[in-house]
Amino acid sequence: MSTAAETPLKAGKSEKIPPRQRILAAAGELFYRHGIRAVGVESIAEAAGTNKMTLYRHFDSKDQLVAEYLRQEAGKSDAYWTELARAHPGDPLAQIRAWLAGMAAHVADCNERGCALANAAVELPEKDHPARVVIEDCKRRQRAELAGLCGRAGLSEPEMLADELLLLIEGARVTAQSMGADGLDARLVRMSEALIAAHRGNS
Amino acid sequence: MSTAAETPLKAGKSEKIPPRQRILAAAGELFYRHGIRAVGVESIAEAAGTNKMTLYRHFDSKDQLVAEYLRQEAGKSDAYWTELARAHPGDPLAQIRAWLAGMAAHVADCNERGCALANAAVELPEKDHPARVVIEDCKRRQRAELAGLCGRAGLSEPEMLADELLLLIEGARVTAQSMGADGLDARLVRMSEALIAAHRGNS
DNA sequence: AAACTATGGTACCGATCAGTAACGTCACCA
DNA sequence: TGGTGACGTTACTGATCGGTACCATAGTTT
Repeated sequence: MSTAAETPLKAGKSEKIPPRQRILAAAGELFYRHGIRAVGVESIAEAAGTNKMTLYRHFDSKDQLVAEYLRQEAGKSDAYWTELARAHPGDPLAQIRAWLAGMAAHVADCNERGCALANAAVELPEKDHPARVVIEDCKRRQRAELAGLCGRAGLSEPEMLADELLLLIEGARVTAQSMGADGLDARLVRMSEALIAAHRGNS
Repeated sequence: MSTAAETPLKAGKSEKIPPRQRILAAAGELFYRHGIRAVGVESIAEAAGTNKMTLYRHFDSKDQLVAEYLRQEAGKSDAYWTELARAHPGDPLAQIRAWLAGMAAHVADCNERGCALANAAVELPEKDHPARVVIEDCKRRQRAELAGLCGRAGLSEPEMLADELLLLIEGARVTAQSMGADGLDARLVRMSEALIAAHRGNS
């Protein structure tokens, strides 16, 4: 009944989110949940509490908005890595394990729909799409990050192990979209522990 | 210049492909290459050398055509499994290895775009879409098939190993779409061999 | 007060989407 | 020979797509 907009509290200036951020947040939600091609710019603007014109004042095209959305997701991923590093300083193995646990939880979460970047790669095969460079970049950075951690953890063949873990996670995230995720997370941690153990003692 | 349609050869009856098959073949090509949502029914009909009306005489809707396309892909997958069984009769381990080699080759092939079923699951999140039951069914069947082979091969924890291999392959197929496939196939066979070896001697 | 900027609102553009109506044609079969 | 059903062709529907023109308004700056 009473409109919340009637209480600007006079302080002003700080609690109003600029439209660009609202649009990006709405786009993130809708693109991730329903797929990029399934969401029109109109519905994004509406979900952001604005309109198409304002959207196009901040983004050149839908493709550019998609690219920006993926840059945002890549940023979240990077932030997660640094958060892990801060939570387990000087303990690369603990960082790896925490990452794996986080990914397993992600896989088990029914509201999640896998990796936004990987999904976008599936949905946008055109190799000149502005999104593709973002995707490839982020994936490569993650691989280097994980391989670095494996190396610093003293595990043998760190790049090989990083690939094994990444493929396992990526496979689990996409499989959860096809078959559901019942028990997949538990199997996932067992598998990754086995992989880590295999890279521990021997060459 | 000369139209090939002018030589019915009088024998008739055998070399003309009925429109339903042509449509399904064209849909398979276009859906897989460009994505399901990116392809319109008009272009499918055109690629099949027919028109939209004939398409809708054979398929109730685009969604039903998509489901039929995925049934077709699931059938190809099943046929591949039986072919492997015929090529290596009574040798389940050889069947597993041949399957892995085939998947690795698939991953390395730049013209391929991963698993059609998994891609469809990414592209069609609506859980009441007629395609989803096809996808889940096929994935489950494959899992049971591979687990059965692992068991008959005398490998320990056959279901666990089957999951490991499936996740690895699925992850590779989707990663190849994000990062390319350079050297991924070789790493893939090494990893799967290591996994198989780990399930050989001990419990 | 005047001017400028950012935003919102509405209406529109051409193109394409999934799906349908109506008609013509051809082959095959009784 | 006449009929029947599958196929091809054209044109159409209403909806939605990405993207834009135009104008009104609010807030800030000078």
